[in-house]
Amino acid sequence: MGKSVRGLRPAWSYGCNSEGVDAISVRPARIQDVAAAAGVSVSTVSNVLNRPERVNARTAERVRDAVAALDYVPHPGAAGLRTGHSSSIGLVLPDVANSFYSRIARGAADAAYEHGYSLVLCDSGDAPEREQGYFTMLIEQRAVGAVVVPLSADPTRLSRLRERGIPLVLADRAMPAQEGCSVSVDDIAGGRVAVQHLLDRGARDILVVNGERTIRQCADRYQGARQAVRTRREARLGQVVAEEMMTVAYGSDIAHGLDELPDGVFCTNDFLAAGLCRALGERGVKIPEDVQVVGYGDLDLASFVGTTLTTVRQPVEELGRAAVEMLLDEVEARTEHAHEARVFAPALVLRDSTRASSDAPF
Amino acid sequence: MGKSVRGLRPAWSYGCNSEGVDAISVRPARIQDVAAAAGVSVSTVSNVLNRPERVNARTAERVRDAVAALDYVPHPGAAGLRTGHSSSIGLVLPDVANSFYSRIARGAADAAYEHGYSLVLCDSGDAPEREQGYFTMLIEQRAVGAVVVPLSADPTRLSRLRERGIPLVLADRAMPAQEGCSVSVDDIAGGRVAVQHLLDRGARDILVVNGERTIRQCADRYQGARQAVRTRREARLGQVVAEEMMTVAYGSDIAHGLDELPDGVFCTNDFLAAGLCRALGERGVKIPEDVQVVGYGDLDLASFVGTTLTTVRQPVEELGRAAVEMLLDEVEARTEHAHEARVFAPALVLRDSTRASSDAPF
DNA sequence: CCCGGCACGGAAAACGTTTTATTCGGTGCC
DNA sequence: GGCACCGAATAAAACGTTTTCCGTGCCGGG
Repeated sequence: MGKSVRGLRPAWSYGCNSEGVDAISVRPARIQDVAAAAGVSVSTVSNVLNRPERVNARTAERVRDAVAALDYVPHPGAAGLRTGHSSSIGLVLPDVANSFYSRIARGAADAAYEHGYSLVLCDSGDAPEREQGYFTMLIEQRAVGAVVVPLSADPTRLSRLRERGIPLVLADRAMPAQEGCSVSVDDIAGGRVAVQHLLDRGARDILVVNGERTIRQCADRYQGARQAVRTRREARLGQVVAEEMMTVAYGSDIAHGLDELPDGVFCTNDFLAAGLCRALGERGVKIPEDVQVVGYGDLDLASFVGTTLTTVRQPVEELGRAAVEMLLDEVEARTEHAHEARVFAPALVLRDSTRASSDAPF
Repeated sequence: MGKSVRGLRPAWSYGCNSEGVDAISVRPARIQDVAAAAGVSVSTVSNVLNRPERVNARTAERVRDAVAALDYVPHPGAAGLRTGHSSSIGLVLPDVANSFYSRIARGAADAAYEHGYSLVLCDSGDAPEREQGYFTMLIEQRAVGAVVVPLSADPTRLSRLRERGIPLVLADRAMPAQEGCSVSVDDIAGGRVAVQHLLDRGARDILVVNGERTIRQCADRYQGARQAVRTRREARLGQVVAEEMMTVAYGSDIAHGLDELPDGVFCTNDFLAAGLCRALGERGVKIPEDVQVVGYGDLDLASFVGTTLTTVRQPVEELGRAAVEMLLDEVEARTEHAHEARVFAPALVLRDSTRASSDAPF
């Protein structure tokens, strides 16, 4: 941020920048020009545009003709100056290139578009100071609200926005309901359904390959796994925890280090699962005949790890979409707005890694 | 678009929306308040903020203190009203959830942030009318410029923006240089390097699994392949073209339909390659011992298709970054700006699918 | 015929900046 | 001692809207 944004010519200044034959761009029409062309006052034009019911149908049509003739495009910036708010929404997330977040972005973009808002992409790139920088930017722009996937769980980070009265929806992190809205996926249910599936397929000796237990998602998914195992007396549950990152390499390490094989494995993310599947394959273990594997997240890669991977799908786009819609509900609410922590159900996606025969994996 | 964005309370109107204990948000400080607090005029404050060199150091400091004390945040919208332009850049692309585009978005976001611009995410979702809708939105906002990955090659689609004098940079599609800037990857070089690699590894009977030849990228990659083959007298080149989509399923079909096996395959995208690898595996064909395979694109999944996949990596983030920077160069240029069609070199990523022994695949 | 009310449309004041003139003390020079 | 000039600071006019308050002309009822 910060490098100055000045010294720019307005777009319509003396045209032709290349070969001289360029179209000379003209000063865009203002509401005043429209008014003049239609032979009415400025306020009438504004009314036609914003509350057509207040103006006579015949005059309205004259105005609309003038708008079309002049190719008039209203200037929401100027309007915002008067009304006190813009029509843009911030989307703050750690990394759009990460497929999880880019799916959130997709959903958010859809929703924002449908409601006529513009979405400002704020990729904090895992840098807290940059996250703060974006908060400042959103405050400057008088953003109407923000959807945030915060870098850390520390809620004080968000205080700057809240102080300025910018409504917030947290995504993928729960928030105490009285503090505001949030959207997230039910990870306990996800863990439960994954392990339940393994049990249904006949597995009895279940291993959970997990991330650090301090990560809420990991803890929840394990808890779900426990719930599922409790429903079967004869089932056993083990866990191995990745100390560092939940990566493909680590999944591979786990698989190579395993002394005795379980008959069902639940990896709490797809990277772990991918690595594990591959390494098991190298050890000559057949999936799903010898070991059944379930991943989590339904990354694109989940379909392709040698044998395709049964996994848990999270409705990520829905998260983004719902976040924006809840935000707008709060923002547009003329009456009261009750904060809400909406939780989505994950779904199991069946693929080869848990299925003995295969009926068309795609 | 279009649903009205009105009837919103300004952010600072009577506060407390939940339990009454909420912070009552106050009307944000204006430049006028700062001026009063510092005992100077409005214009002096503006000068301190925008061209500090014009104002006495002592007064400047007084002003800055006042700014800090009041927690003053300037309002770029109002400034834009005066100066005639905003500080936002449009990023128009077909689908952020597609990893190729989300990587572009990442690069663009980084660059925009570093230059103090905000990036408006416009996901056209493969719908031409939505793309046009976003163009309108960018015109309304007086965006300072736009980076566009257009849905179709038809250049007239872009005319609306150009008429309004909004600078454009095309990404992943070349543009005649006198029309404006563009960024793209050298697909001919990519095809050449891929097939060259197969030849170097000893393959002589090369098959290209391609998409429709009307797609420029496909045609270019094939042309590169031909160039490589011509350098070896004894090498042969075949091609099979996917009529419809370049999908995993199609790659799989190809592999199953093959009568006699080549010893090297170049798939012009990673989806095709993934499907092909898997299907060959099912037929008992060993990769890379029997057939060596090179994909294209370096999707995340490329690392994981059973045997990891040698492929061509495109500097996608660079594309996004460069696009924004070229845009800003044009926009901020006080002097002339020469349009440029910058072309990036793809790089080959070596993985198991072409390597007999394996030295650490990651 | 006069008056109250109604339906339309208009004038003008905000909104928060930037920027062009302009003023105002000083200072050095003749 | 007067003059021109200079740096520093200011007043005021935009920028393009929205919206509040009024004016006007028309109608029907008394």
